[in-house]
Amino acid sequence: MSQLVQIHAQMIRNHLSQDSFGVSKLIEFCALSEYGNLHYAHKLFDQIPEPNTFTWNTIIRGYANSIFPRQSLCLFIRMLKSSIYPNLFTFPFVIKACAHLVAFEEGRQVHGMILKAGADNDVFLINGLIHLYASCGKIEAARKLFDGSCKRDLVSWNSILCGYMNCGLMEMAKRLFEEMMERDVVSWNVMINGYAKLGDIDKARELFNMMPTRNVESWNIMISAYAKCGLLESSKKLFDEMPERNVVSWSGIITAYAQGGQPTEALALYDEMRKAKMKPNCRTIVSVLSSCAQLGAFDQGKDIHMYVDQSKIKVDSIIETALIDMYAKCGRVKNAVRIFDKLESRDVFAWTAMIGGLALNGHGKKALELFGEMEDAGVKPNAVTFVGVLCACSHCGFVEMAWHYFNTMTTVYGINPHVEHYGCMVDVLGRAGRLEEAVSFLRSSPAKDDAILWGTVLGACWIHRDVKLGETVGDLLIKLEPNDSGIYVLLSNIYARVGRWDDARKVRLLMESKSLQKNPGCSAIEVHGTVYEFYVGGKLHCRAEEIYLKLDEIAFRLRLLGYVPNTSPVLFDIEDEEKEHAVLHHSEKLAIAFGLISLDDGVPIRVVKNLRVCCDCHTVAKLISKIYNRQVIIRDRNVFHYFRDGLCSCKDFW
DNA sequence: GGCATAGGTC
Repeated sequence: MSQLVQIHAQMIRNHLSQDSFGVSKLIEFCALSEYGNLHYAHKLFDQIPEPNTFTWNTIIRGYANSIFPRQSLCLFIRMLKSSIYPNLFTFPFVIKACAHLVAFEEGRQVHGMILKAGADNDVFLINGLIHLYASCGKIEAARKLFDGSCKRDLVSWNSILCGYMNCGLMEMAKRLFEEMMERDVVSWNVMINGYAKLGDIDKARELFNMMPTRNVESWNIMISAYAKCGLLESSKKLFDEMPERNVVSWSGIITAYAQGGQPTEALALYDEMRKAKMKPNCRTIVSVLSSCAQLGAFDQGKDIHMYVDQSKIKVDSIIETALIDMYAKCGRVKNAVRIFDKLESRDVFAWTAMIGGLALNGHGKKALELFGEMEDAGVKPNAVTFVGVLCACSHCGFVEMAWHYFNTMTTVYGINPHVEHYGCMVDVLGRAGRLEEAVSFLRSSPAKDDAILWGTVLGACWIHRDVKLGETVGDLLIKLEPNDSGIYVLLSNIYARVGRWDDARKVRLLMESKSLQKNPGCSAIEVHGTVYEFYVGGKLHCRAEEIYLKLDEIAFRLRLLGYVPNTSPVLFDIEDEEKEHAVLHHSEKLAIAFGLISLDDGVPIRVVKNLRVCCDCHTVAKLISKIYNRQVIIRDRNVFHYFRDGLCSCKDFW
């Protein structure tokens, strides 16, 4: 690309830049080659005083195949206004852009122009229109064109086949597939993808096994088909077996793991991809960023961001949203805000990611302000946006505000509350100590049988030491989810918190009699680009000895400050000293100690925990931030805790 | 030059 820029500079020096043929060639290369740069092509295009039809077609074609198809339509309109007539090479790309944008009205207008130009017997154009109408869900219009076309080819058949699939008309597609005199690999791929979309994975596999020849796309389709059904192992097996892989295959398998809640595996595959010298594209990057977000892996996320800036990967609004989400979930709100502020246009995803990100990081008020700005900007919030808004209310303890938004959601925006919204309301009421209100709200809601929501109530009982309600809710929960260890743990914690050790032990025994084990707490910390995971009492780390020495030092210094360990999270009826030990070796404390010995002075210690932070770890983190003069940041299952100078951003309310 | 596969907020 830089060579092209030099060539262009040379042309300008030699007064050749008025030679529209030379510049057109340059534009053609920039717009269509994978080494080109559409943005630069557009800049060159705007410098030509009177572009000809060929040059208009080139730039329109470049955008139609890009991630900015809207530009294609804008340029087409400009072309018409400048009285340059479109030809047979203009229309297919404009149609493609319309299909890409699912722009039915615009597409119909272009169709009208094609009829006017008398070009309606061109099989390329007709196929494009069939595809366009099918993409817009107008299958009958597509079929009419198909039936009326005198020069049908295999692509026409495949396009209408695909149209039936997209509209969910499996039976029609099947009949058409059987009627076909000739089928190519695309016809088979369309059918396989159709079955996979409907969730009929067995039928999809049957066709995949039956088809006479497969190409790399056939394999890619099956890989994501398995992923869609949650069959990650089958997906990976196929990926390993396939004879050749392209960037779509790699993106497909990375996305499968990222969306399947296995971000560590997704990142490992991304590493493998790079080792295989495969160049990622924007879709790969989005899934990798989403994996970093899930893990809170800031160093890796930042590296990906740098890579995107350096490479030729086009940054569209989806990558930008993924970046905002990644930075926010890694506790770098400022970076997230910086990207958000620079966005040229903000769709509901971008607003939602930013609102949710602010709420997650304890900036509830800012999140609500931003929601107001979003409404002013005329962007319609969706159900996910309201999850962020209600979470913001919850973290701030704004009960009345939460009610207001909960009602607004239905009355103003017509969104039916999902279980997550009921969850936020139960949470905000529970945290505020309005336990009875929380219970009656939950009982009267459609989510009244949801164990997770009752678990929220149980958590609130723990916070507010309400043993009586805790017992009732605990009984109910054990009936709903007899095998969920978390319920037993929480219930016995409630007893333990008020010193009812006998009851705590009974619950613990009940849990053991069912052979249930506590979901282990795990804390992760990223040091010099590597993520280290710690479990309670874990001794596997290569610097385990130093870590435990550091913990002893921490315990000693804390005691000098008069700190007494809060052993209420420990259930066992063991000696006090042992209880202290069990608490002292919680995963988050191990991770913090490791951070203290391995990170440079002044570098904040950032820990990601899979469960909620326990009360004692919270206190200890506050004290560590004071005595070691070090910022400690813990992202737990719900929220970020920023510890500084002996205080926490959550104001001890979580 | 056209038909099939992979992406963001919960």
